[in-house]
Amino acid sequence: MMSTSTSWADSAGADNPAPAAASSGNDRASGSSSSSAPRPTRSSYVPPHLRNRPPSSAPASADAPSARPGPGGPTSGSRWGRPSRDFGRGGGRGSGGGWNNRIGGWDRGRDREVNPFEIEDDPELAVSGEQENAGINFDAYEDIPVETSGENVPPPVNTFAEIDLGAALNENIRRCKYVKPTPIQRHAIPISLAGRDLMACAQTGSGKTAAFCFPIISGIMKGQVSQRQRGARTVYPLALILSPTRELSCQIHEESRKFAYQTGVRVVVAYGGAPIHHQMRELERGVDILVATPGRLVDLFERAKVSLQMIKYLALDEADRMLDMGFEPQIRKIVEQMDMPPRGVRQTVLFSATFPKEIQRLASDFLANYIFLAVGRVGSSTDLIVQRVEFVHDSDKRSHLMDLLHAQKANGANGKQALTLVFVETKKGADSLEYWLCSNGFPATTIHGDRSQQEREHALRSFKSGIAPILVATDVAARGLDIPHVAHVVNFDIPNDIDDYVHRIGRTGRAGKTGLATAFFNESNSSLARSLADLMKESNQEVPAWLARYAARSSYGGKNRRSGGGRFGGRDFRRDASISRGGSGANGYGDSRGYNIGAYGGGHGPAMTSAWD
DNA sequence: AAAAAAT
Repeated sequence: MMSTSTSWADSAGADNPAPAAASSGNDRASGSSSSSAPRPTRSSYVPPHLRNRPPSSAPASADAPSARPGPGGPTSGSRWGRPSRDFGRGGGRGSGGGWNNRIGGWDRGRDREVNPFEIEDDPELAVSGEQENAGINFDAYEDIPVETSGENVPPPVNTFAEIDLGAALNENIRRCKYVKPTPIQRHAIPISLAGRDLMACAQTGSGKTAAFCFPIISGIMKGQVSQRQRGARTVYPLALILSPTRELSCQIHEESRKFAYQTGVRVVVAYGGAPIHHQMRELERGVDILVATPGRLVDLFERAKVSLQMIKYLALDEADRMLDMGFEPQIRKIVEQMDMPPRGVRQTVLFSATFPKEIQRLASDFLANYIFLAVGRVGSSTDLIVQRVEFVHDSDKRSHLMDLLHAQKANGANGKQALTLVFVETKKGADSLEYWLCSNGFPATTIHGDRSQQEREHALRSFKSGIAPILVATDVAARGLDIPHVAHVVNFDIPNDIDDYVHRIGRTGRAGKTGLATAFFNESNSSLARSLADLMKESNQEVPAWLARYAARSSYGGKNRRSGGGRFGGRDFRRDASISRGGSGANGYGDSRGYNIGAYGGGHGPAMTSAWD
């Protein structure tokens, strides 16, 4: 390899021979070709149908991100470095008084329980973004805007110690190096522990998964151990966590396994595109918490493999996505037409970063006397993300992207390529752009719904590890995925929904780090101009004059208006319903007195009022 | 119109 200042992008032109990384511009090349002779990368492109090969077993090369000093100071360094393991394999699983120690639960399984913290130490096996909280600037929490509404909202806590989560869970919190609860955790955990239903708006990366997992795990530990038959045909999970993509379900599973380690609470994941029989065997070994995508869950239910009769906790991650047009019938079937206990009997929590009013109305069907909670983000929302919008005709997008990718290296990522996530509108467009990037010497890969699950997971791994530092993605990657070190999100095609834009750019600037988001705007996006300009204003971004003109020209209707006003999630639709309709939602609503607007002021000016008709 | 989610 040449000097560290010679990044892969240097070789994208014709002048230099391709350095190692450049020749690994696609999945197949991910490991084996990293030391291949320099040659034009054009020839290294492998068409999609030939890419479905198992990842190479080549050891982590010098390209592995562990060598990366990390521009963000000591906190970012700890992400890549091997975390010091200050706990032993058999770490205490103390069971305090009043705690059901669940002996006799899944004992046999526990003997074999893999230590998820050790797995994560292996960079080859590490899948999820670890130590989500470790790099967060907790000082910024003091200014976080919080909005709650509903009856008798339990007060927030300031420390994990204030909550009786149980010794085993506390130990895992320590292992995760979570020092203090994040804002969403401070508010949502007491609400959940009080048994209340919850609709929560909080940006991903702010500790959302833990916020809904801790109370579930704790509740199961405290609860009665029902005698369940290992190996029985039908299994009866106590908790169900649904998410809209397979990769997100995987990520939630990985994370919740850490939280549940040695608690005796078993977490199993089930999603499509992977062999169902393996998942069924895992279920037969016992399951307390089932993490699933909707389709596979329905399949397992129809095979009488899973019953929801014992469900005490239901969590929907990315809940607004789960309840939008495409998903809603499936979710309704699972929640209302299978054998799950009704709302009010089970406990239901919904989480997302965005919550359009009309979706809130739908969601209230699944909730009983719920609390609405909106928590802003560390570093006041998306201020951490520098948003740029550039006017680019469709025909110029590729060359413009190339310019950005070249410029990226000048941004100086300490000799390591920063990760760039490029969103496009269609699966075909994703394949085609990836092909073009690879053909031009850019090490790219792609993830979308037309690829096999193996290919999808491999693409994600290649991206995370830096083997393919450019990922071309459809909206399958827009939500929830925690990919550390995404420096740049490019909206090559601008999404049609402003909420999708919010989720997409949220893949960068995570955990207190800064990020850059660039969108390619042209006439075909004019319907989004107004909401885009408003969003940028709300997050203190400079709005180009030409975009402001588009915004002024366009009407502000349809689904493109901001769902919440303000800079985060949204606000309780029941407040508006009670004003304009003088009535409550379907199942009781809080009066305005529970409403606490915190530091959240002036978020929506007079112009926003019309969005709340 | 598109993406996602079961086989």
